Amino acid sequence: MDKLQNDKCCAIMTAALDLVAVQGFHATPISQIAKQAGVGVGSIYRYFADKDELIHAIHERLDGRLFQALSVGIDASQPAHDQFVQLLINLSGHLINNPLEFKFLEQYFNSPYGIEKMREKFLEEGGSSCETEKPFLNILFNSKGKIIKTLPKPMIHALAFGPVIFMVRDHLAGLIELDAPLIQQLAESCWDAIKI
Amino acid sequence: MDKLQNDKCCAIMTAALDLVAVQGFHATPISQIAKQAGVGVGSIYRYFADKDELIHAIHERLDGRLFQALSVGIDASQPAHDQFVQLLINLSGHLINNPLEFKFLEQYFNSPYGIEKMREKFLEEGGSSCETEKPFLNILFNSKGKIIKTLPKPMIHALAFGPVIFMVRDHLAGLIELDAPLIQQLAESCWDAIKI
DNA sequence: TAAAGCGGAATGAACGTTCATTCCGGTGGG
DNA sequence: CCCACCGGAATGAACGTTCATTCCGCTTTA
Repeated sequence: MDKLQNDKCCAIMTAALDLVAVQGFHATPISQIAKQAGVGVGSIYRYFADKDELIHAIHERLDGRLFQALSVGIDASQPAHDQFVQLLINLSGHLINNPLEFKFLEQYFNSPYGIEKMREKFLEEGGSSCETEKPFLNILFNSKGKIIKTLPKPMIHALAFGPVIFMVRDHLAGLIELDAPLIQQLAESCWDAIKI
Repeated sequence: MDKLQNDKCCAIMTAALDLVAVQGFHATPISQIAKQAGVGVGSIYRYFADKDELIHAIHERLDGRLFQALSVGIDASQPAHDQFVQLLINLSGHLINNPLEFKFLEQYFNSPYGIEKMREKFLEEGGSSCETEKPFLNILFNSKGKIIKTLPKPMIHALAFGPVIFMVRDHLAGLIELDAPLIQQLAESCWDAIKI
């Protein structure tokens, strides 16, 4: 389904994103998506084979946007530390500014839908082809001197991204106000975890 | 429902845990739970008002077990660093040895069921009454000298637990083999993130 | 230019399935 | 014999999906 240029298709995906992010996959009937999108139920099946395909298409879209957002302002000529901090700032900023996308992605990866996708991404292309991971890995593994601990990639990944995901979740739950200085401190702390 | 002493009640909860952890809440019919537990469908409604109550009861049980597992071998007279490392070892060990419990809890907290529970716990009792958080906070905030960064509690929480949760997930997905030495390194890295 | 015709997009009522919940006939211990 | 408990068929609501029908904009024709 590459009909992203289509207005109606776009409206369906947007409506589904909004509703699913709040209610969850199974609690969001097709009929409700249709109503919110301002289309007939049947029209949804003109663009997507079934509900699953709709969900996957939304994920694909969000993944692309996330990848773009992460790349902003990252300059390969700068020190790895600076690039890393900028990356985490981009990540937390994007997720906070697009809470529905965050909630959707969280649900997606904690469901049978996403688990398999994740496996594929990690295992197939040499263990590091997850789109949202690419720039990050380049930053840390392409630098000349040894500046980060010698640990398996998934562990670096967990140390760098895990806390950010947690903090964004807390922020969206209203448990803490995650502002710029705090994000900066968060990024520096994650750096402390992986630097030698 | 405090009928944990009841055999049949226990069988129902265990069966539900196993199935829900693998299939998800909505993909697990009551009828299947009944079959696996070796009881009739109607009997489930003798012990639990509805499906939701069953889910919540299971969560309650797992929460208690987790709390117990975290406390093992933690000695308040030892240095904060050692207590902290032990705590993370306990946490990762428990989750890895009880993958179904981990999967259940992950689903629980990423669903409308758990979100509200989490809010309650954090906000009601002065912001730190989450059972699984109690021993941890004591370790870090009750020590005499300043040994960890001055950061909001949720952030310390995220830096300490976020990576562990991520790693356990990767381990259970088969992306990495999380053995004792690796867990040790993980714990030390988390310590690096929060220590001054 | 106006009217008629055409084709694909859109629609939503209807269908079959699945599920949580109820209910009642059976059963075993006292 | 009685009663408290149990099981699983019965129930009705809700869902995803389908498809006969409608709608609409464009083309063709007079």
